Amino acid sequence: MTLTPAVEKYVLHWGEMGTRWGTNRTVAQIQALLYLSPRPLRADEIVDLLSVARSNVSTSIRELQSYGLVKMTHMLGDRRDYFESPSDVWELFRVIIEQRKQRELNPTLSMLRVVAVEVADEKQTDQITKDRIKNMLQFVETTSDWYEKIQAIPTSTLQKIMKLGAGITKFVKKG
Amino acid sequence: MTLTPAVEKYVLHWGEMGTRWGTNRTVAQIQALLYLSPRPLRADEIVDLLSVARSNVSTSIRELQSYGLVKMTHMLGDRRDYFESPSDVWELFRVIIEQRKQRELNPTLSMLRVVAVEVADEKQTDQITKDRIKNMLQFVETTSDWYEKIQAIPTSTLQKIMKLGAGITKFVKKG
DNA sequence: TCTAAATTTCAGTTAAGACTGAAATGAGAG
DNA sequence: CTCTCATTTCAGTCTTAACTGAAATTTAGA
Repeated sequence: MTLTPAVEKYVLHWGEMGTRWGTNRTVAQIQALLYLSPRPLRADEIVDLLSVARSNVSTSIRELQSYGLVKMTHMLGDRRDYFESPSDVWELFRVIIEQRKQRELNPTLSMLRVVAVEVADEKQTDQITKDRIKNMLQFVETTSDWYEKIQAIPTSTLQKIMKLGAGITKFVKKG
Repeated sequence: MTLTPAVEKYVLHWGEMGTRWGTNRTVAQIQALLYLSPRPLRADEIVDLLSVARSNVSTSIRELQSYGLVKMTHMLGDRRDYFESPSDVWELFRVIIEQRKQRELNPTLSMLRVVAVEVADEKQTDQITKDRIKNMLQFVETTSDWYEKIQAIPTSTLQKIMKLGAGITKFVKKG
């Protein structure tokens, strides 16, 4: 069992990108493979197709499951685990947004809240510095709220908004 | 010359996050330092404040300049370079969006376009797989367009849109 | 309960890339 | 032109995290 050239190219590229998306190569490759696969795959099939260690597949799938990007299924009379990915790109998008928020925004938000309080008492710190910390805090708070609200929007509406793009500006007052 | 505790905490955190944001620790620390600094800093000052090698500061600043996140200035009668960061968080946001698109979206878009063509000729590839590649291509194209349009929106309008959050849904037809 | 297949854990290895420091290069003052 | 201060380059070292493979654990059927 091997991948076709086009599918292999997709999977390899996804793996490369994985490192830029905050995960590792194997995790991203498995996600790509399951997304493209017309049927659920077993761990040993993934081992064959990607040429990675069985243990690597195990931990990678665990990571994907924790994100909600992989779910486990079974076949009648077969005790081995089968894995599949959501096939709707918008569902994938939503998961990625959520992960981004958790990994990139939440810790920074906590830090900024603490630092904004602490810096207020520092007499030797320039007012400009204090203002910039406050501005950054407000910005990250706004972005965080926005992420949360976007999460809640149903796919069909989200599609329309994306299509709209800069067109949304016409609903907002200038200035 | 040393950092105050609050500023140090900010800078160290930013450095940690840098790795999750697709850059390295030193680059992110320097960006944080320059953002918080009430005046432009010299490379040797950055070396002292962050305790990193002079050469590391040099290459990191080059990277930040290439993103447009740092600009060079000079003082009268002083031949050394001084560096400063934009102080407007929305300007920083815009740069980050652009970088994200270039690093995360553009290469994938190229790959998907190639793969979508190649897979069409593969008789042994399941139709489901072909459809999923096409769906992903469309999704990334939509996202890429959206990024470009967002870039062009002026800060004040962008602020209002973010504040609106999920409120934008009311301008879009249900279904 | 026992056995064999399947999965997970974990210690050690490997790989990728960030960082240092010495040497080379560049740039302004005299 | 030359000297000195400033910056950059680059080869080697160090750090971090991914990955492997053997051992341990879990699971389901007999």
